Amino acid sequence: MSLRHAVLAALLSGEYSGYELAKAFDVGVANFWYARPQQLYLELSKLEKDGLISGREVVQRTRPTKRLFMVTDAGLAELADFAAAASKPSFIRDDLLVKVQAVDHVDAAPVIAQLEQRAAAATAKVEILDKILRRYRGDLDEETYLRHGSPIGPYLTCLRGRRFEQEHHDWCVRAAELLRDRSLV
Amino acid sequence: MSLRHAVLAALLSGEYSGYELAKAFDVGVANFWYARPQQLYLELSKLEKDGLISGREVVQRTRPTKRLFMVTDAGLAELADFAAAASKPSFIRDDLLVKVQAVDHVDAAPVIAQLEQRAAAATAKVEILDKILRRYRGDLDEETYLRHGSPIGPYLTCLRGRRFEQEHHDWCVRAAELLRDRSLV
DNA sequence: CTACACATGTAAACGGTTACATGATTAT
DNA sequence: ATAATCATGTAACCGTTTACATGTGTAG
Repeated sequence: MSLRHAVLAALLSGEYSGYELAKAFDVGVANFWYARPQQLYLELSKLEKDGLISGREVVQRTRPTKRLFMVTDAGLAELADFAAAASKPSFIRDDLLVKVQAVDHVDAAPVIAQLEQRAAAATAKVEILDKILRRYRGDLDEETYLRHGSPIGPYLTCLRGRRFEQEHHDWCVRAAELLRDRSLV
Repeated sequence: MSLRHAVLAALLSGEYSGYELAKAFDVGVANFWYARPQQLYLELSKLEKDGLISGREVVQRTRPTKRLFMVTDAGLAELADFAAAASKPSFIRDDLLVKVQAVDHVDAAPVIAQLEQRAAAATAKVEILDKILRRYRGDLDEETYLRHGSPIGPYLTCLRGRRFEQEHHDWCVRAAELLRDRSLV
């Protein structure tokens, strides 16, 4: 039951609609969780029903009406409890790794192609994350921001996401290269 | 539906029982997937029913009787199809990241404690993975093994796991340090 | 005789994905 | 008109987790 807390944590940064959250969770900035839009709308309904967030309608001239949500005091208390409770260990679950694991026994060509696609996608995400990090830092250099800047939480998760994508990219490139060389023998 | 393929890929390395797979998937070596024992037993039943693996009973004097499984030709064909199909993008889903995301708004102390626990766990896992990598390599240096050694698939996934754990460790240590320093202000 | 590691499962509940569905507004 | 983007949902299905359950053999 952690999407619940991921949404709460995301809403600490400001008021967002389901649609805005969906973009952040689904596309680029999912540096600390990932979810489909449908799931977010569902979760937002539940959170509102439980009084952990409150929504307000915003009528727009130029766009359809949307509902913005903010964390309530009850929501903040729930998050505090969650933060103090034990975490599950993190683990990788990745289709592509399963394919690489099997690559000695199946045709390597499609696996190589997918590694190269992934590498490209990872590069794109690194760039997005770099932009976000720069926006947080403003004029400060990273060291200074880490010591005194604010907010620190989102900056740290963003850093983690950035490194994950960078690592993923490097590994994909290396693996593709090696498998390609071996295929030529 | 990827545990299915993860199990198939794992069984390419030899015959394993549910219990043996459980240890590999659950504890240290889950470098390409993760699953609970119960789920593995269930999945093995399904795979056998579908003819993708075949099991044989092994009566042991010193231990309870177990069932060892191996991939059938149909299973290998299934894996080949899977490897050629498109992969879903990989993403992080981690409780602890959610907590760090919220750390500006909740008590940092328990989050710091959890970061330190995670760092220690990651170090332990790095050591396990290093051992496995050395066992694969034997006398060869890494570069040579990557170019000519066999199997290459499991070695590459193991390398990915190792780097993931190392990164995770480094990030946890750094984040804990920073949050600790900030708490003292 | 007790604790531990080996060995294998079932059932209920939960969380996440996929498919389906709708409608407003703006730009082309 | 039509496509694209903004905006929000429901329902069925599937995969995962949690809790429950059982039994063998070894070592202390």
